[in-house]
Amino acid sequence: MSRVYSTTVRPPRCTPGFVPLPRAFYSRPVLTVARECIGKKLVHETSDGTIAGRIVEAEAYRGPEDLAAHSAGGRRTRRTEAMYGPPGFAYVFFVYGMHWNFNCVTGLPGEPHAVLIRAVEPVAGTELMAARRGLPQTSPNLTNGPGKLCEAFGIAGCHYGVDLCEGHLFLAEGPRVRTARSPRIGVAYAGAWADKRWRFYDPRSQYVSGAPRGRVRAR
DNA sequence: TGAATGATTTACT
DNA sequence: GTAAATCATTCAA
Repeated sequence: MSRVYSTTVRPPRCTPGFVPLPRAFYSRPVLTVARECIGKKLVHETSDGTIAGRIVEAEAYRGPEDLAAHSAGGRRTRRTEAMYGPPGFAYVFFVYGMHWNFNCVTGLPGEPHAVLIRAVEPVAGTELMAARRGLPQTSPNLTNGPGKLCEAFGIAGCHYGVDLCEGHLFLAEGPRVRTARSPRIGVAYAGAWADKRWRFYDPRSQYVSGAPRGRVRAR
């Protein structure tokens, strides 16, 4: 019953210009991967068309010691299982009764580490995103939050455990940009771990999500 | 079996 | 600025 890894056979990829990053990208320390995610592209090839966005905000979660992580204390359940698997797979979870969040598993197999993608700037398929979100194509609210971008990209529970190196949901190369960092959002329950500056973002992007702390509006 | 809660978003005052 | 929406997951009993 447990569906940790996707076993579905994929149709050929069909979007020129978008090539999945290799597993080596994810097989590194989670803080490194989180930082380098900024500027990369998140791509989802759907039957309705290809959706892509430039990642402008991401956070690192490093269980078991990181009390902000779902894998804190080595918690290993059906939900967190994907984080204990090999890098380059998706960890997707549901929160607050209505929102999906998307993560990339990183590090070595057995290390429950993941990078939460928190915001992107639309690059392709903006019309699809706008339709899914019920907003104008120009609205930053399309993708300036972890739950918002999942809705815009059509990412949900069915993507739990999918391979980001072989399938239709993946990260692709992008221009390198200056990256700022701050404490993570919404993890006040984690005590001292909440103070760690494990959130990375592009300070020049208008699509970075609202931040209660460490907000630096560079120009 | 039941209660608490959350890696959020939206609408409202 | 505050609060409601809404439910899978988790843990205690």
